[in-house]
Amino acid sequence: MLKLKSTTNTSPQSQNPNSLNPICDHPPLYGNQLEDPLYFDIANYLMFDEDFGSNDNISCEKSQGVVDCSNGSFTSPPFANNIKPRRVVNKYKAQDDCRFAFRTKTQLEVMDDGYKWRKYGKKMVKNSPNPRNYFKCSSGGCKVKKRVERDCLDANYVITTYQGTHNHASSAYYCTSSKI
DNA sequence: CGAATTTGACCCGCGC
DNA sequence: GCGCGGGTCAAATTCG
Repeated sequence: MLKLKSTTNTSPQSQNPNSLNPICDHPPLYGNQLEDPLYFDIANYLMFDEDFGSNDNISCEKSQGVVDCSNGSFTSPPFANNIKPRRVVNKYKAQDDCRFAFRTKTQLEVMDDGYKWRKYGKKMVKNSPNPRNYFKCSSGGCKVKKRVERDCLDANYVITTYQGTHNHASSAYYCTSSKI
C-alpha cells in the first residue's frame, strides 16, 4: 500500500528540498507531515489517458490519500476539484494489470514506496529530455512493474506509473523523526 | 564475488 | 510492408 498526503505546497521538503532527516536515513514516504522533513508533496494524483470508466473494478473517490492496488482496485488520494482521473488504456483494465500513475513534487529520482524494485531498463522517450526508468518488483513471482520519469513540463515533478498487483505484503516501514 | 545497474540490441504494436 | 517508438532482454559493467 502506498500512502500519500493531500495536495498542498507547504511541506517541509518543498521549503528545503535538500534537507535530511537527522534520525531516518531514508525518505519517509509515510507518516505525519509535520514530523517528517522529507514528506513528499503530491501535486496531481492521477494522470490517465482515457476517460475514467465506471464499468471496471477501479474505484476513485475523494478521501485522505491512500493508494491500494493489492486487490485489483485503488482508492485515490484526494485530487483537485478540477482534475478528473482517467484510466491509462483499456487493455490494462484486467484485475491483474491494474495500472495507475501519479505526479509527485520531489527532488528524489525514485520514491521509496515500501516495495523492493529491480531496475531493468532505461529509455529516452520522445518529446522529453528526461529518461524513463523501468522497474520490476524484485519479490519472487510478483510481476508488478513501475515506470519512473521526470515530468518534461516541470522537472520538479516525477511521474510514477504502477502496473499490476503485488502478490505479497509490502515491506513498508512507518517512520517518524521522533520514533526511530 | 554476488548483486544491482547500465545500456545497446531486440521485439512488437501501431500508423502510414 | 516499413519505419518509428515504447518496452524488455541480457551481457557487460559497477558497486558494496
